[in-house]
Amino acid sequence: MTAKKIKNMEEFSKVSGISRPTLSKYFHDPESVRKTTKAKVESALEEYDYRPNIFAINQNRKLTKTIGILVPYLADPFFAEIVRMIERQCIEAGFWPIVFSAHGERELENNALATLKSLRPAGALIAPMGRNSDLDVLRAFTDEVPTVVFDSNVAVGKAFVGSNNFQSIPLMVDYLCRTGEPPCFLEMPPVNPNANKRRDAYCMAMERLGHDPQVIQTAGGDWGFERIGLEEGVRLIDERSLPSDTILCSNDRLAIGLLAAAYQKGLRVGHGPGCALRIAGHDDHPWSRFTCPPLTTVSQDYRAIAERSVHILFGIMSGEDAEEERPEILFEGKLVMRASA
Amino acid sequence: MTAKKIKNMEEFSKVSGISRPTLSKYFHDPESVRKTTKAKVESALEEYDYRPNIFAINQNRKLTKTIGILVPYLADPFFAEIVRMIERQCIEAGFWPIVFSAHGERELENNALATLKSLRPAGALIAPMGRNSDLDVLRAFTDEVPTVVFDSNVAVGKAFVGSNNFQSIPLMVDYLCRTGEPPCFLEMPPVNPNANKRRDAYCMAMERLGHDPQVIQTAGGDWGFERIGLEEGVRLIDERSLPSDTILCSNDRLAIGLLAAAYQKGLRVGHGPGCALRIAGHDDHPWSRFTCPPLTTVSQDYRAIAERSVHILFGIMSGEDAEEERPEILFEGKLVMRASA
DNA sequence: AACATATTTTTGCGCGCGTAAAATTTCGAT
DNA sequence: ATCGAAATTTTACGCGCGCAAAAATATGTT
Repeated sequence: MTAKKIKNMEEFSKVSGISRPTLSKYFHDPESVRKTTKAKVESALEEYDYRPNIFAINQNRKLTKTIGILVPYLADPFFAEIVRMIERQCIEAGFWPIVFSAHGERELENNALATLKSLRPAGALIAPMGRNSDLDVLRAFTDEVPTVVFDSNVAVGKAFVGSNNFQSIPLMVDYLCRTGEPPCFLEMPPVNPNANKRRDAYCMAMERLGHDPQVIQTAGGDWGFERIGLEEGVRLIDERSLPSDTILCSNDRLAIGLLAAAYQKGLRVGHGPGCALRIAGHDDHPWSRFTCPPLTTVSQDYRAIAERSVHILFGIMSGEDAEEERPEILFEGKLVMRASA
Repeated sequence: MTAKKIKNMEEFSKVSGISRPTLSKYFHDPESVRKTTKAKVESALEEYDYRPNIFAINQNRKLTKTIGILVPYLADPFFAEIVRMIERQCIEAGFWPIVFSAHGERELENNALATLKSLRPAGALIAPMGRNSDLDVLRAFTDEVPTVVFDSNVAVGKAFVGSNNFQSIPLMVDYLCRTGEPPCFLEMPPVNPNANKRRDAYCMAMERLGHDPQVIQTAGGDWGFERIGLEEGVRLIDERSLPSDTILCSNDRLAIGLLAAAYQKGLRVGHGPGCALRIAGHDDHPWSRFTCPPLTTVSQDYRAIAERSVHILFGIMSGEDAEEERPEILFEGKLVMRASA
């Protein structure tokens, strides 16, 4: 394209020979105009440097092309990865994903929600923090914006997509009981519904197998899970207060911290001879396969969760309001057997 | 606040008893109006639900309150963490950070840049992909938007903030040579200027100490560094083609993969007796302290890089164009001695 | 060639707010 | 109480585009 700069659609209309309303139609959806017109516009676009003003567009359109994405903690690889996939999906569908992270703080979550709302997005995909969320704010948001909730099933929005903890945890408990000492369960203060469900699922699974559930709750409510796993792990090992040599952690990051604690204390982790501990996680975080030993865990189907969430949201956005019930799509976890348990 | 919804500033002007231009001033900068006026506005804000329309604001203001942030790969914990800090800084200063990730792809980087440009941000903080970036697009962007480049020193923008590889790498090389066999250097195909600088710094440091530099370049150009480290590590160990028992990796993620390879092959890593390998990294990634053994590395000062980048950008934005030269701020790395080397 | 239909053009208003200039009010200091 | 500076109000226009309705034109069919 040449150096010619076009200020607005009016000017571009002049140089391209297409009327402004038609141009408006074209930019909204290039396929909505006649092929010959489309060609004319596009050849003009190659010659002149013009992009419609985003703000002017969105000010007047009732439906923007923006998709809001909100996660509780973007530096968590689970969310980083799932956001990556969601973003890709949105872009491919011609939408503008915009990502917010609450950084683990209620105030920032509310802030992000308010900002997002004022962006008048076509839809939103949110993973609420859970217990630390401001339910009223969430509700006010989902009342206005078509929203799919993922990962953490807070009872707002038009649908939920996540993992079935009541399938995945028993899967792991069964495996651990079958192959060694029944596991105890290491959890953090339950920051979201998943944490509670996982603990309950653990207890139920243990009782069903005739074992006493042993839940160890750690202190600390921030998002430095590995650090908590390490510190609490060292403490538990020093105090010899682990009720079992097999520990199921409520998520992989906690397990990674616990692995580090075991290493520091000279305890060999794994299921072979000479191993003092078995450690298992949940989620199959991106780097769980690279721990030493590699972490046995239950995988969440990241891709499936991302794709289904986006798919459902698009359905809702295009007016398929037929659903009476708020659907809850739960994916099954798969056992990922590695060396740690 | 009550259920009363206010549609626009006009209506809010009526119910608050403050004229619209003054309200406009208030929302632009609450301190720019008289204290009594500010109080009146704020008490009205508690009673009525109103937020100025973002699009209308930005359409008319020459300078928006938006700050663009672009990183090559948000799922990389280094960037996730630094973005987290940058975002916080911006919010505290009353700006609106908006985060983009190129997901390692040139097309997406260009896309993000184009979107960002049309957002007319007050400034931008970008970490270009480097070799895979489209230099012309970067230049066109930085010509229009006041930009600070961080992490990867591509020669665009008004300033650069990053780490001094020529200080940090020799620091590690010195340490490794002093305490054992001189290291070989494991790198990936150089995706950005840092990779090249680190290799060169390694070679220079080795030669200065009278040793032969041994560079091992791995295959694979994607962002799955750990996987590459694992696969290449297994191959190198199987082939017995490691030129030294001490391996300095060009970054922690590669080192983490290599640790996994060593574990898999039954090689004990560390500097104690009975250890077959020493492995060191670079960056002090958030989870390097949780590996087994904990990773010896050189820390990058995340917080300093984030804070200085933002600080410089704000300076540029407020018109301190005095700088003739494009300043390059390089932070020194600190040796982080852990158990792996 | 004549017609029905689809598409484009013309015209003109509206969105919510920024901003400028002049008139008015408020405030603090004397 | 008086005055001048500072803040606010009044008035009015502009930003770039969406959108609606009517008129004009293009397209495809028989």
